[in-house]
Amino acid sequence: MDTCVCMDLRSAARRLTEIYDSALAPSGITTPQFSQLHQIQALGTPTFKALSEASGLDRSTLGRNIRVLEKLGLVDIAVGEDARTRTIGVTKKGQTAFRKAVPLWKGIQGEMKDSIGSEGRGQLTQLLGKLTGVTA
Amino acid sequence: MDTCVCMDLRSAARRLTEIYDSALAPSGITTPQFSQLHQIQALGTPTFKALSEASGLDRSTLGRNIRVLEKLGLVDIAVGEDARTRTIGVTKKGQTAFRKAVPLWKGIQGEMKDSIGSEGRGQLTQLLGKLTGVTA
DNA sequence: CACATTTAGGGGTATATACACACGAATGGC
DNA sequence: GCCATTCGTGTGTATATACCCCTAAATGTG
Repeated sequence: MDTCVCMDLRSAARRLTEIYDSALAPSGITTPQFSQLHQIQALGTPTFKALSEASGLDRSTLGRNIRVLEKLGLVDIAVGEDARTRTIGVTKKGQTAFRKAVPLWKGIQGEMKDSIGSEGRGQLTQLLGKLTGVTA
Repeated sequence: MDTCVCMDLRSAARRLTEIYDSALAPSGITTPQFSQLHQIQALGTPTFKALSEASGLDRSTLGRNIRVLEKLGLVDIAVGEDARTRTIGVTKKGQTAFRKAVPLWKGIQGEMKDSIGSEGRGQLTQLLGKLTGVTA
């Protein structure tokens, strides 16, 4: 078995994203968007930099992702105290979409955890950590 | 640990792609491009449809990826016997780039296999298969 | 306080990816 | 052999992602 570990992981990520996206479809948001709304709320109106560091995404990537959420009316962007910064907040509409998505996510997430078991979940985290050099 | 399995996988795939891309950088091609050149050669001047099925990519996605390779002069595209089809072939330049990338890929792939071990490699395949519903 | 430096974001450009639709070519039924 | 259908590609539009450079704002140094 000498298939490329990287391509295997990319391929699996694409497919799993399709599966999660299908599950979340009734909420109108995608899996990355769900994750982003979650992180924004967890951080409480963070700046782009704070959110990009928390999510491990490049700042420009994050900026563009957030623009999409803004265009959809799910977040709003304000100038921070430090006039260089912009703070991101989840709107009412965003909260509604998020709340609608939560049980859908729990459903598919539960299915996935069932299919690999808690042991498999642990193994997966270990393996991904070793591959990417992330200890946690 | 209730982090999203899907986002964990996406994140790991991004990071691992960065790692592989760095390793392949001297060859001038990216990891997905390396994989695509490999598959084209394995199939022998396939059509877009054949290649998209082999790689599990959407046909339109594949078309755009191949356009990039064409623009770089690494592949050329010809009209097939069936005038609807286009056949994809790796050019001399493409072969050169590919051959240059092979040892680089082997290097990083070896590092990854060392870091997780053959047992880990097997576990990973199993886990990804269970998550995406792919038996192989 | 003035000026050099650092920091936060925005924008350009680029790859990788998918879905929906249009269009031309092959094929199959009659 | 005509015409309806199917099939392979291309194109429009969209998200997700990254790198590089620019600008404006803050900060630190003398």
